[in-house]
Amino acid sequence: MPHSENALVRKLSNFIKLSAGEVKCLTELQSARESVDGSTDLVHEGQTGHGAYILQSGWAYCYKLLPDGGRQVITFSLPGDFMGLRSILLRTSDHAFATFSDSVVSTISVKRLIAVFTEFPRVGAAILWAVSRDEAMVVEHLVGIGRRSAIERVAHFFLELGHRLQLVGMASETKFECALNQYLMADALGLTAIHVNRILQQLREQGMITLKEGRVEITDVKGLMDLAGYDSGYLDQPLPLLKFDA
Amino acid sequence: MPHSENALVRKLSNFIKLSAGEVKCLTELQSARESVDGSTDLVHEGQTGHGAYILQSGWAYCYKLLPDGGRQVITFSLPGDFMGLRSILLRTSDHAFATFSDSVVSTISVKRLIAVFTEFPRVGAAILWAVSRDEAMVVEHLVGIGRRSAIERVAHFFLELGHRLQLVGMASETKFECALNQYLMADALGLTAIHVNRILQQLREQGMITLKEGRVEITDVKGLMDLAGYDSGYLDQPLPLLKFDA
DNA sequence: CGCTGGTTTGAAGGTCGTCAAGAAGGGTGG
DNA sequence: CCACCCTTCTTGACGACCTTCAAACCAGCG
Repeated sequence: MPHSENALVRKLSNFIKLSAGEVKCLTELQSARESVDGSTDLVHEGQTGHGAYILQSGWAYCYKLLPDGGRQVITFSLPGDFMGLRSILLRTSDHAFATFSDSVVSTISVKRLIAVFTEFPRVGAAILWAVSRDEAMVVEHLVGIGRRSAIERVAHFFLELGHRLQLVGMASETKFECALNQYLMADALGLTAIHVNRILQQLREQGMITLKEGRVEITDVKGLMDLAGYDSGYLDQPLPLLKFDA
Repeated sequence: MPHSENALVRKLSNFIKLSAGEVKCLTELQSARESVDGSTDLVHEGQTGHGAYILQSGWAYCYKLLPDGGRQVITFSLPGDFMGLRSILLRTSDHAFATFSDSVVSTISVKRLIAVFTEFPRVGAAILWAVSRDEAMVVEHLVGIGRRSAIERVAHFFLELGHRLQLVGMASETKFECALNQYLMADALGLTAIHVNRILQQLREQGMITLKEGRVEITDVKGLMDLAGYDSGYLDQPLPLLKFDA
């Protein structure tokens, strides 16, 4: 795997060997960088003609608001993740994007993206694959909210988050930094912040997870995986080497 | 809108004017037809090298099973819908597909699909747009399970279903056939069948919906929309006329 | 006629939400 | 330096929504 400062390159390198030219192509795709404060809205719900982004550093999330003021977090975006790519074909965005820590994002030019697909089809396939993986995450999220208990959801959440962070070199086997507060977690998991708090205490008492000052430590990985029924298959499927001979 | 027996053509024709050549292209894409019984698995979870399908007639659903035997329905597929297209880039399917009424499906040849994208870019864009719309539906589903009460979920579910059926000419403003049983609904909505039953009674008593022998009638559309907080925006966004001048 | 799949009903209990308030920081301005 | 925020985390009591368990009911069908 080529050493790289770039999160997207690093993420894709877990699954496909990128040539120097392909790394260069990806780097250029992300050349337009922009710093944004924590808690700024990149795209609001119903916005038309919005762009797509790649998160370079920091934390972000995508969410929908309900008429009664409720909020549902769809996904958390980590460095190396695409944001808003999926809905680029729908004229108006069906959900909002916001950062919740100081971040750096790259805006993606659609024109350039299309050029990447024609000039570097392997990179194009890798991008589509990454987007498909994100879709699989949303599906898994849906399953969790629909059919898992609160403690299973929380357990699953941290395992998935740790796994994703490992892929971009931001987590060890058992530890990572995490700027999330319990309100965000609650709105992601379909719970209240109060209940999330109680569940975290349970997990701490059972010696599974400790969470202190933005540092997460998973103290019993196996126990947590059993509890959550965690299967990482949807996160680390290898990218098949498609042939674009059309 | 060109008159057509084909559900996919009919669905897309709601949003884009298809030329005769484009209709022909879509028809050919769906030429390989296959009849399947009710309740047959098309793709099972974890299957590798699975294909993609277009549902021609009948009802299907895609779901995941949990270790404890629970089931979460992700989406119901209606005639004209793609099935398994999203996960074609992931080697193994992250979820299962099954029919629950006698159906006809077309298997999609990946080669041919790629050919369509190069020869008929407008059709390609329309397909991507349809897939994006399906993604938006999954997101809306997630929001519903995470943040809506049981009665709101059920109300939202029937409004969305009716809306989708209208787009393929299978529903009037207020009535449609619906082969779903309450177990399937429950597994889609993150509830138990027993509770779904009670909610349906509530809706009937309030004069909003009647459901008898597979026929659904929405007797108070406005009331139901208010109750559900329904906004159909994610279903009928026009397809922007993208230029593929790359 | 009994079987099966689906709907309906009742009673009891648990998970999780709501309301209310206290505690622990961290930053700001006096 | 301290008073005063603000945000976040924490704790407790109470209640509601939804589940669980159990069983009756109904229609279609062999």
